[in-house]
Amino acid sequence: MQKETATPSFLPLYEQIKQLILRALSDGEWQPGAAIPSEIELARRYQVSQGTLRKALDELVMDNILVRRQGKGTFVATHTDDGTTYRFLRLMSLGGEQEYPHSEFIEFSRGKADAQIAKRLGLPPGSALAILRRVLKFSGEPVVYDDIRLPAALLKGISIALIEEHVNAHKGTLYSLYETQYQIRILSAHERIRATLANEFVAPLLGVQIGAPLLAIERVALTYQNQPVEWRMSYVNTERHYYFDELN
Amino acid sequence: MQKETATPSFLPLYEQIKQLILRALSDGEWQPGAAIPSEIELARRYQVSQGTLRKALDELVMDNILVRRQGKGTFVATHTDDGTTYRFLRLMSLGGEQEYPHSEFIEFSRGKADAQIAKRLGLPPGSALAILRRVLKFSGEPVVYDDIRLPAALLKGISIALIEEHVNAHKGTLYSLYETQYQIRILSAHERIRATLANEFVAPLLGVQIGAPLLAIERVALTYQNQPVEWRMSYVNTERHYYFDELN
DNA sequence: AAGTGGTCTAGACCACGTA
DNA sequence: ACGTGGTCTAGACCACTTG
Repeated sequence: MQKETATPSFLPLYEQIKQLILRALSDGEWQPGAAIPSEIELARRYQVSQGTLRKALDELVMDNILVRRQGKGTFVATHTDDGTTYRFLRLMSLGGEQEYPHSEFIEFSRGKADAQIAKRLGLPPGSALAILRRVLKFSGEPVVYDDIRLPAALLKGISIALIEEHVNAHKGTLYSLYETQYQIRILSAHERIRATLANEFVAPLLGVQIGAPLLAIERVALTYQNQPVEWRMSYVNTERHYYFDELN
Repeated sequence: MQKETATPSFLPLYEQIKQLILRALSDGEWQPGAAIPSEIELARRYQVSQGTLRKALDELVMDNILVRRQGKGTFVATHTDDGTTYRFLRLMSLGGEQEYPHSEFIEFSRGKADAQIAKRLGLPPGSALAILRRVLKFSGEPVVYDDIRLPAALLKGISIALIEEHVNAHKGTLYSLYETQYQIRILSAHERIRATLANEFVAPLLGVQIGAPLLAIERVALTYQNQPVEWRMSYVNTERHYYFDELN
C-alpha cells in the first residue's frame, strides 16, 4: 500500500523552528552579514534543546542562507562576503582558472512583461519591468551579454550611474546591489541552457561573427519562499570559456 | 592571522567512521541495492554511539551513496532503483516534462587515449580505451549523440549485443550496466558545457543541418575516492529540449 | 510485537576566536 | 578567561514496516 505524501502526518520540531527562523530572516529581523543570536539564546527563545535548534540551523546553513563561523557566531549569508560574491557564476576559462568579470552596462530602461517572462516571474502579463542590459568582460574580452529584468516596483529610484558605481567602483555584483540597496536577497536560481547562433544584435557586442555558436542561458533567481524576483537571458561565447556543472 | 587549512589539526570521529564505511563499500562488503547493518549494529562494530554513527551515515546519504528507508533499513544506493535511474540526466523537453530516452548504439570499438582524455581520466596517454557511440532518442526523435570512453581493462568481455540487451530489453542505463556487470559504481560526475556547430558527421545522426547550434557537453564520471572512470562527449540538439541546472 | 530509522533531550567536553 | 560553534554520549520515545 502506497502512502499519500500530500500531508505529512507529522512535522518535526526542528522543521518548525527552521520555518520560524526563516520567517524572522524574511521579515528582516537580522540583516545580511550580521550575526544572529547564539545557539543557546535561540534554543531558549524557541523553547527547544540546543541539539534540536542546531539541526534547524544545519539545514539553513546547507541552503546557504546562514553561515557558521566557529568561535564567532552564526551569520546571515551575504553576496558581499569574501568567497561568495560570485556564488552563481558558473563560467571558467578553458584553462580551468576562475576569472571574475567586469561589467559594462549598455542600457537601463523600463518595459512590460511578455507572456513568457510574466509566467516565469509569477506576474500578470504586461506588468512593469526594469530592464538592464550589459556585457561581461573576462580579461578585457567580451564573453557574456545579459538581458536582465525585474519587477519595476522592486527597484525604486534605480539609475545606471548608481548601478555602475556599485558594481565597478565597489566591486559588487547585481545580487549584492539588490541586497544592500533594495532588501532583496537572492537565495537560489535555476537555469535552462540551450545552444543558439549569434544574431546581428548580439554578435558585435561579443565580437563574434553572425552565426557563431553561443550558449543561451535563461535564469530565474529566487528569494524567500522560492519567490522569483529576477529573470535574465545570457548569451555566452564559449570559444575561451565553458559552463561547468557538478552532478551527484 | 590566517590558519593553514592543509592539515586539519583534528579529525572528528564521525568523519573517521565515514571513511571506514566508505572503504567497506568500496571493498564490496555490501553490494549495491543491499541493506547494510542496522545503525545499532554498526555503532557496536565501530565502538561509537548511535548518534555519532548516524552523523557518518547522514553524510553518506547526502552524497547519494546510501539511501535510508524508515522502518526497513539503510541501503547501498543503486542506478537500478525506481526514481534514480536517470539521476544524471539533465535534459528536459521545452514544455518542462521529463522524458526518458531510448538508446541506439552505433558502434563499439577500441582505441587509445589522446592527451586530453588521458588527462581527464588520469591515465598515461596511449592507454587502451573502450569506445562506445550512440544516439539518444526522446519520443522517437534523435536528440543526443554520445561518444563514451572508458579504460578498456574495466570492461572485460563487453559486446554491443550485451549492452543493447541490458539497456533496452532491461530498461537500464549504462551506469547500471557498469554497476551490475563490472562492479563499477558511478557516484558523481562533472560536466563542461560549450556551444558548437553541427559538423558533417553528427548532423545526419541528429537530423539537423550542418552548422546547426548544439550543446557540446564533456562529462567525467567518478567512482570512489573521486577516481575518474568514464569520459564522454555529448552533442545535444536543443531545438526541443534544454539542459537545466539548479544554483544555490 | 519486534525491528528499523527518526526525533528530542540534557549534559559533558573540545576547538576556535577574541580580548 | 570567556563565549561561540562543534563533537560525542546515553537514553527515552516516536513513526514506519514487516511478520
